[in-house]
Amino acid sequence: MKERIKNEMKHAVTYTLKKKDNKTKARRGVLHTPHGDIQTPVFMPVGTQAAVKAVKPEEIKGMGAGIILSNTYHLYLRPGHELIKEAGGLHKFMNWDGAILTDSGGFQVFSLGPLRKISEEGVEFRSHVDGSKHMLTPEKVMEIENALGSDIMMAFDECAPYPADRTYVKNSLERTNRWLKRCKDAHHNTDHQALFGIMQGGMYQDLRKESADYIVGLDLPGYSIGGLSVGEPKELMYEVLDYAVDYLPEDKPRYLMGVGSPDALFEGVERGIDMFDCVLPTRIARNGTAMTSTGSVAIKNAKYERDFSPLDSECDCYCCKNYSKAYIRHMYKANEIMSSMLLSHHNLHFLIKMMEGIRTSIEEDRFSAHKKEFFAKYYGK
RNA sequence: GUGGGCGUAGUCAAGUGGUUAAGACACAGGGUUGUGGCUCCUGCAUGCGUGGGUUCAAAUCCCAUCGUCCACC
Repeated sequence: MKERIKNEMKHAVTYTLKKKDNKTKARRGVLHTPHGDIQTPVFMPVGTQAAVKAVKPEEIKGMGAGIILSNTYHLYLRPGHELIKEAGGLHKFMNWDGAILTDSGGFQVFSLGPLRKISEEGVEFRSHVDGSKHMLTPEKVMEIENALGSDIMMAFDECAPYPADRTYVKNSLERTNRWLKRCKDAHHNTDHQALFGIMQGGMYQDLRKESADYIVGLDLPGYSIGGLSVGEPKELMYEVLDYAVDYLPEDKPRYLMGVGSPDALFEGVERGIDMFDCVLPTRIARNGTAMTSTGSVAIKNAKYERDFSPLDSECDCYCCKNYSKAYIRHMYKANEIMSSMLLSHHNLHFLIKMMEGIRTSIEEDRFSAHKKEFFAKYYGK
């Protein structure tokens, strides 16, 4: 408790570890943010452009989600962070009173590869919207995230590609470390916004250690593991997680960036991860796939043409309570936005409830058994 | 009845003598992991209304026939 009070005075976001699983590294905790407490492990829906695509904030709230993600790079380009500040901050602008985590644009350094140039100073981007040139530096990113007013601000990093050779990854992570220090120095709103550091290091154990030692040394309110889920085999990602999590302190939240398939969420939790985000549930929803307790359902498949049952007989979401597979299929085939709305709603609900189940299983010391049961049903193994 | 046009995949069609018949939509699968995505990838006519013929070679030329549309009686 003493530690908690000390932390609260120091950081806008703090973490309370409530329980550790008796067999695995899974842990149950609470993330205290200026916009509410978040039960962990947690899955955070992604709303890149200040909107979780096809889903209204009140729906997300209704599912029990307390925190969503948004993106610095996108909001800086459009509509501009000054405009959002003028609107009263991102929470007010998008009508979301829960917590918000903003990604820094570090992932866009990776995903917009051909459109950017990296230097010690920062990254020069060519806007994917209109081709205009922009320079993002750690200081600029802090200015933007401060203007947005997110609860958790991710540091500006480089998410290195996979595969990447050792020398590249080492240089990259050391530059990312220097950028992190600059982020910390440029961040002046520490009592309202928490800056999280990002561990890089690719698939190299010693580099993961080097990265972790540095970022942990800066005593930040939370740490994330970046540079994973960038195309490497899942087994390799789990292998990295096996050791990477151990390099992070127990009293701070650990966030695995960009991971969201049901199996990876379980594997991440098992290795001690507290926070996840991913576009997967909303993206595959828009492309016609649902996550259900018995596996994924590609709604466009002909076998659902006359299937008047809900997506998931065990699901109590708005979509499953009111609509059939046949209807959703028809909406999808007819290019009606309704299919994106219903499937996105369902998928987010599914993952959020799945995380709820994971949390309960940790509390009751039956995480491993729960994982086994879930996999047997979901993947048929 | 006479004259003319047209018949190529489920649909709309390119192709007018020369290797395995464009393309689009539809249809059928698959992908998607800190969102450059109502998207991307793959498959889908052993056959060109039908039957003959000419030719080394025919969706393409000729004859017949069926269907269809238009014009005129």
